[in-house]
Amino acid sequence: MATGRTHRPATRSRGIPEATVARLPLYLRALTALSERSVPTVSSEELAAAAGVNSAKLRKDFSYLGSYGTRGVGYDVEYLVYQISRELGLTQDWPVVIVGIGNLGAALANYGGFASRGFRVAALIDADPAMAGKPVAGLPVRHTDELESIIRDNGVSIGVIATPAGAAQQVCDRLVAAGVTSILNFAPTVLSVPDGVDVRKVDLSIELQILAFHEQRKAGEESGPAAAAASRTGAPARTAPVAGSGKGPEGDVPAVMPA
Amino acid sequence: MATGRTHRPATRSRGIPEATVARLPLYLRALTALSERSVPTVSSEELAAAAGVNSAKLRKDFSYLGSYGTRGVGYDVEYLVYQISRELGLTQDWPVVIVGIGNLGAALANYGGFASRGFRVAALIDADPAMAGKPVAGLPVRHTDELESIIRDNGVSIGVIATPAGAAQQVCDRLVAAGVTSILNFAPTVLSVPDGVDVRKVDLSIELQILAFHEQRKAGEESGPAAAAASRTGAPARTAPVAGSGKGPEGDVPAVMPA
DNA sequence: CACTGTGAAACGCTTCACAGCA
DNA sequence: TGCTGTGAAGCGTTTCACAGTG
Repeated sequence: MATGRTHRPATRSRGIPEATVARLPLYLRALTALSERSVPTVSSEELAAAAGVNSAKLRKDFSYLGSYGTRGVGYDVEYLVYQISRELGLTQDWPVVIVGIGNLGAALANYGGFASRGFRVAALIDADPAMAGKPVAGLPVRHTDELESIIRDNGVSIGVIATPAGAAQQVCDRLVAAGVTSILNFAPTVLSVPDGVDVRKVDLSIELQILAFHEQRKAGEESGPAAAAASRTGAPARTAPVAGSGKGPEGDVPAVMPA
Repeated sequence: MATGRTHRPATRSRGIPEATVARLPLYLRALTALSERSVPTVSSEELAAAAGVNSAKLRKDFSYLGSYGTRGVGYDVEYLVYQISRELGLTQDWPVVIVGIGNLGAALANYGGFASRGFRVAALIDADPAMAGKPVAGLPVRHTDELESIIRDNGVSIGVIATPAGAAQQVCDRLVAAGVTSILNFAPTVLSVPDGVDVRKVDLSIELQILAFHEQRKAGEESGPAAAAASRTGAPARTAPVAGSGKGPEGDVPAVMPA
C-alpha cells in the first residue's frame, strides 16, 4: 500500500476525511467512463459497483462534498465529474517533475494517465550527465544541476522521485528547498520532510510482501485453522537454519529462541 | 495509497491486524539495514524512527507477533528479521509472473528489490507477438498463449498486471483461472475477482490526485480557512465553463447547477 | 533504570438503518 | 415508490500511560 505520511496530523483538512479523499479519484474515473458513454445519471449502487466500493460508503463520501444527488433518481454524471474534479484541484494544471529517469522514471514519463487529468510533466531530471539532452517521452532529460531553476521557473509544487534509494533523501531535500510541497516517492526509503510537505510512497516490494503474507495464510489454512495457529507458536522456529551460515547479505536466521 | 480489496472481510486472519501487516515490510527493511551494519539490538524508539512510525505503534505491532524484545534493552535485530520474514512468508521463495511488458513491466522486471526478498520473476508475459523471445531483464518474454502453462509449471500464485487498463480484467481472469490467488494490479481499473483472491493496486494517477487535493488546500489556506471554505460552497461553480465545448474525450464541465 | 508489553481511552472509518425528499 | 442523505452503532486502529521486568 502506498500510504502517505505528513497528512494533516490532527484535524481533518476542512471536513473531508482522508479516506474519502483517497476514493474520490476512483469515483472520478468511474464517472468519466460513464460520461464518455453519455450516461446522464447514476445511482449510488451502480456507481459504487463501478468504483469497487459499497454504496453506503459512496453516499457518505459524497455527503461530505455536499448534496449533489437527487432522491429517487441518482447523481448527474457530468455535474459530479465537475464537482469532484474541482474538489481534487484538477480544474487547474499541476506541473510535475520526475527525478530519476531509469526504467521506472521513463515508464512514468510515458504513462498517459499522467497528462490526461490535470497533470503536466514539466521536466525529466536525471543525475547522469550521459542522459542529459536525451529525449524520453518527447522531453529532453535535464541534468540535476538544473533542478532548482526548473522548479522555480515552472512553479512546480509536485515532485516524483524515481531514483535509487540512496539518492532519494538528497533529491527530496533539494526539491523541498526549491519549493516543492508534495512528493510522490517510488524509492524504497523513508523520506523525512519538514512540516507542510506531503509525501506519498509507492513501494512494489512492500505490496508484494503483503500479498505473500496472505498467500502464506491461505496455504496454511488447508489443514484448518489449527494448523495455521501452530505455525506461529514459536515451537516451529526450531526448524530455523543455524545462524551464521550466510546465504547472502540479507539477515540470517537467529540463534535465539522465543521466550 | 495502493490498497487491496478482498482481504479477510470480517475477522482478522489469525490475530494480526491488517494495518500491522502492512507495516511489517517497513520494519523488515529498517532491520535489514541495521543487520547489514552489524547492529545487534535496537530500541523501539530507534527502529520506529528508521521505519517512519511512532514507537508505541511499533511496540503494539510487535506485540501481535509475540514478545520478541527484552525490557531495558530492546530487540535483537537478527532475531526480529527472522521472525518478521517468517511471519510474512518470506522464508520461502515466491515465483511471480509479470504480465504486460511495456515501459512499466520492463521497469518492474528490472527492479532489484524484487528478487532480493523472497520473490523470483518466473516469467515475463506479453500479448504482443513481436515481443516474444525478446530478452528483458535477462528473461525472454513469453507470449500470452503460454500464460496458463507457465503458471502451472512454475506453481505461480502471485501475478503482477502491468497491461493497459483495457486488457487487465481479462488477464486477471486468466491468471485466476490458472491458479493465481494474489494479484498486484498496476492497471488503472477495478478488478473483480472471486472470493479468496487478493488484489492490491498501485495507481500513480490516484496518488497524484490525492497530492493535488492537499496541494490545493495549502494554496487556499493562504488567506485563512474562510477562503478555503468559500471555495466549496457551490457559488464558485458558476465559474465553470459551459458544457459541450469539448476539449477532448475526457468529461467536460456540467451545465447543471447545485441545489 | 531503561525499555518493553499492554490495558484502556480516544479517534476515525465503515456500516446500518431509516427518515426525508423528488 | 425509489433513492439520497445522515444520525447512530459498530469496528479497527492509534495513542496514551504505566505496570512489569531484565
